[in-house]
Amino acid sequence: MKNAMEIAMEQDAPRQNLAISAYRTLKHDIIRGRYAPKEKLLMSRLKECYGVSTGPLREALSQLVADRLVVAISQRGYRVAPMSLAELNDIYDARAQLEGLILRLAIERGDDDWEASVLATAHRLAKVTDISSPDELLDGWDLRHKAFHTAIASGCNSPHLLQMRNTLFDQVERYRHLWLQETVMSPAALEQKRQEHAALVEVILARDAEKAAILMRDHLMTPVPIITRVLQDRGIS
Amino acid sequence: MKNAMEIAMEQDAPRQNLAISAYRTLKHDIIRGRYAPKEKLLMSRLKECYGVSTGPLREALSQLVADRLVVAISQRGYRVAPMSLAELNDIYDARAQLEGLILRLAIERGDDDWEASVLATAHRLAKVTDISSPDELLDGWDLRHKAFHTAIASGCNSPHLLQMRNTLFDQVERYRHLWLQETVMSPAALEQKRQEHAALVEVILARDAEKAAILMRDHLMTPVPIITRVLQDRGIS
DNA sequence: CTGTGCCAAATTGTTAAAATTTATTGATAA
DNA sequence: TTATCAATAAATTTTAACAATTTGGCACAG
Repeated sequence: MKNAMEIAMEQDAPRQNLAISAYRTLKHDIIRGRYAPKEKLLMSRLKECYGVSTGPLREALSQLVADRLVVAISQRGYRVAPMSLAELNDIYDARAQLEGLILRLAIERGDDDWEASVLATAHRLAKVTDISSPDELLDGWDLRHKAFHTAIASGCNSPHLLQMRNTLFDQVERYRHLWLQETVMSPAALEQKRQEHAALVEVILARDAEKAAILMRDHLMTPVPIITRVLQDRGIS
Repeated sequence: MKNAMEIAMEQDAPRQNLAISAYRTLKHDIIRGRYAPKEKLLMSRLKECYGVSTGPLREALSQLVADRLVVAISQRGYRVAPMSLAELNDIYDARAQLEGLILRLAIERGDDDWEASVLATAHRLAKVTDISSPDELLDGWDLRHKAFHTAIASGCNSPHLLQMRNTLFDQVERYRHLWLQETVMSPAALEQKRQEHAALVEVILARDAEKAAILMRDHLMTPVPIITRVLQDRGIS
């Protein structure tokens, strides 16, 4: 019988070492909510579940600690990092501020190729409703949505700022996943997002940094009330 | 005979697990230039040098990879991350931008306690010349300098933004160390810094976000030309 | 109800060795 | 001389078995 990791890896051609593979699948499972916040991560259970021994497993876990998705308690092993309304608010605020800064820089520094890639990814995102299947729509929309925002950010031309953006996104994604599950991409929400994206593209091409930063912050903060409700329903304060 | 890690740990009371200790001492040694950029980090050598076995050692190294101080090449072990003028410029630019953003937020959000801690740490930094010994002056100045800037940043009131600031500082510190070694804190440089700090405190207390962000960016960028020259002298482009 | 001491379970670390991969060397052929 | 290539050496990566330490729970006594 195949273990969880082998199944998850079947599509990835470049077979890296076991620690990195375990890190990726574990991260994926935590973000998607397979393990609850504060849940204990038993060494023995993970070993048989992912089919790796303690060495690579501890490597993966200590990297997840650096990502703040797992917390380590000395001599008491690892637990999934807790979730809280306080962290939700801080994480989304930090992301909105950072994304605003990056957008300002992108508008200041971005060249013609950047403008072209923003337009191209925006177009691809707007046309995503053509896909019929419901599950495929959500996956396809999320993929193109990420590509759109990444294209915008890449105009800032700073690998280190983009790296920090990625780090923060990993931390936000566990909360964001709650929002995706909740809205299930209703046509109304999808239409609202479509309009926000169109407005963003317009002010970006007009190089209006001030207006763009404000639009971006509002756009990123819209999921917060919904996620707040979901967390409260689950008894998380 | 004691190994490098035991010597470095003798002052630390809270004895954590070996992986974390090895991580800290290795990071310290890389930042201080004990290992050259691109130098190969032999497993066998590190094992006997730091007195730990492969398990904790690999944990420490994989965390340093996350910090971008070490690079891992699949099946070919670990190397100290390379240094370059391109990275120097990007890293200092990213830091100046992020610190500017955080300062704006701190001026917007900081309360009276924040103002008080900025004043207090600024005063302690200005009085550092009282210490006589040359080596103690450098260490003491650097410590109080960091405390001053951390006090300013903490006003933004966002744990996640401060965490990103720390991450970026770890990456910058290897370059910054070259600057500290080069200037050796000449009285002239020290006086210039003193004036910059005084100007910063003034505009911060006046809550002038625009002027403060510009002063902060200039203040952070001053070491770049000197570090550029040091790197070029070492044949690094 | 509250400590105390013991036992089981889990973490943490070491060692040795297997499995794989990369680097080197040296002989052979063009 | 130069290039190729197989054999060998070296290093990484992983596993497995074991020792040491620590934690948590639970019976039991006060």
